Amino acid sequence: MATETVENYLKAIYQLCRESPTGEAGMTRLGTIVGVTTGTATTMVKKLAQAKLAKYERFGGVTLTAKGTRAAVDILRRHRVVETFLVEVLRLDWSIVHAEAERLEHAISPVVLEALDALLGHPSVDPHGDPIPDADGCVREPRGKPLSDCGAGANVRIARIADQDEPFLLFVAKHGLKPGARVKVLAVDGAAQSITVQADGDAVTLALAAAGKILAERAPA
Amino acid sequence: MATETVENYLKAIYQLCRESPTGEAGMTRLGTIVGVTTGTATTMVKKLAQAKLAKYERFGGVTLTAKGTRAAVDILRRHRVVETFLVEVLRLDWSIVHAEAERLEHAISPVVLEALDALLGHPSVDPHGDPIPDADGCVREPRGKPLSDCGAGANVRIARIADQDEPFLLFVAKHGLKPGARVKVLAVDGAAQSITVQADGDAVTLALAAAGKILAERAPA
DNA sequence: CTTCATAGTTTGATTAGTCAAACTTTTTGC
DNA sequence: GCAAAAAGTTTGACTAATCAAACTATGAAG
Repeated sequence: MATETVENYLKAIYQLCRESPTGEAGMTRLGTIVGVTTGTATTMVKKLAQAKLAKYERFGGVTLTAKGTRAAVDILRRHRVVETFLVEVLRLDWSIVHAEAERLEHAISPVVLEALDALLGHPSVDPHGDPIPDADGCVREPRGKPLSDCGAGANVRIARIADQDEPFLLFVAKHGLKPGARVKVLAVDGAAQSITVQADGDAVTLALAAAGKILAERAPA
Repeated sequence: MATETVENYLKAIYQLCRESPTGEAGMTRLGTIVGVTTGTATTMVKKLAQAKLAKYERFGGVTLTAKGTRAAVDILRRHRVVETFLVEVLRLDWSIVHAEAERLEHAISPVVLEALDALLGHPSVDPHGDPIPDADGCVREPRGKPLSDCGAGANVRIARIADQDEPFLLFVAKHGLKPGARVKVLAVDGAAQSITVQADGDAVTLALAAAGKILAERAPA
């Protein structure tokens, strides 16, 4: 298996490619996520390319090969199963489990992973609403559109929080905007770039940029 | 916190010192346990001594300082809580959990550790009967004498299996010699260096050396 | 089109951990 | 009490991962 370091690079490249419009990851952002300098990221990416885990061209960004993608999805699966376990079984706070899972994901063997998955009843999403890849490496990319795109008066259900930042998650939890919560959009203020929504009784106003990290779907009957 | 490598050395030194009559660990055995050459063990032990985790004198073996002992006991606690979790909650086989815990013990944060410990009801021994150090670092060294020292006719209860070797554990489990099992010593053959015991109905004969790894205590009424 | 900020690359040095192999000390068997 | 075996030490070299800093390419704005 790849080293812990390599696993972290693969995961970061995977997620950067998902977000990027060109489908390629840049060295500076990659370095920031992994926690190294840009130069180190370049060096490492060259090694990943040699190991056929990534495709890289000088000044041309990096993408994953099929092999690299498979490895990255595997890590994502471990990460998200662990997060679900930490919340559902150990009852740890939703907002801190990301950091914990970050350390554990590299130490989980296949047999432990499958045992955890079975214990949890083969969940399809983690506590943040992120999809858990299945054992074959298939990821069912989740539905839902940014809360910031929902007009005033819309009744929606929160599907996913696409940000792992701890203070943001604490804010979100505090106002009852966790995945599964029903929310009504009270107002959208274009000038102020803000949106006001109501969940657990209390109304809350947040920036459209922040609301963009909250994915919602039409509320079920 | 110490690196994973340092943690492994500390744990190995701790256990070697426990076993050794002189209370000191030798480099060759240490290297074997950690999985490095003797020379590497020497080099590393010198670094541990510089970090005030160990006491070392040229050709004089190594022991842990108070700080090193505390760290080692901490790791032992993580290891044994994880093992217990793997058996009690994930229902993994008793004989394989040691290797799994070996990888996980380095990735368990204090908050996860305490959550696991609480989930398990603060157990005092792990599935092998080894004592789980408490959160303050106290280890209640277990009672029990080697099964090989029990005379013919003795009725005892297995308290602990002091060996993590997987084939041995499989053998032990197969014949119902797990911690907690009641066992009767049928015969001791000094010439053959063997002992015959009966647990789950079937009698089994094993070498005295092997039986020495099985610790027993007087069977309760 | 030039220019400069941004992004990317390269290089030389560093640290942790390791090995093989030459070497030294201690222990043990006679 | 001495020779051989066992245990321990040292050294020089290697790999993985990193950084700082010098350097180069790209692209956007005038």
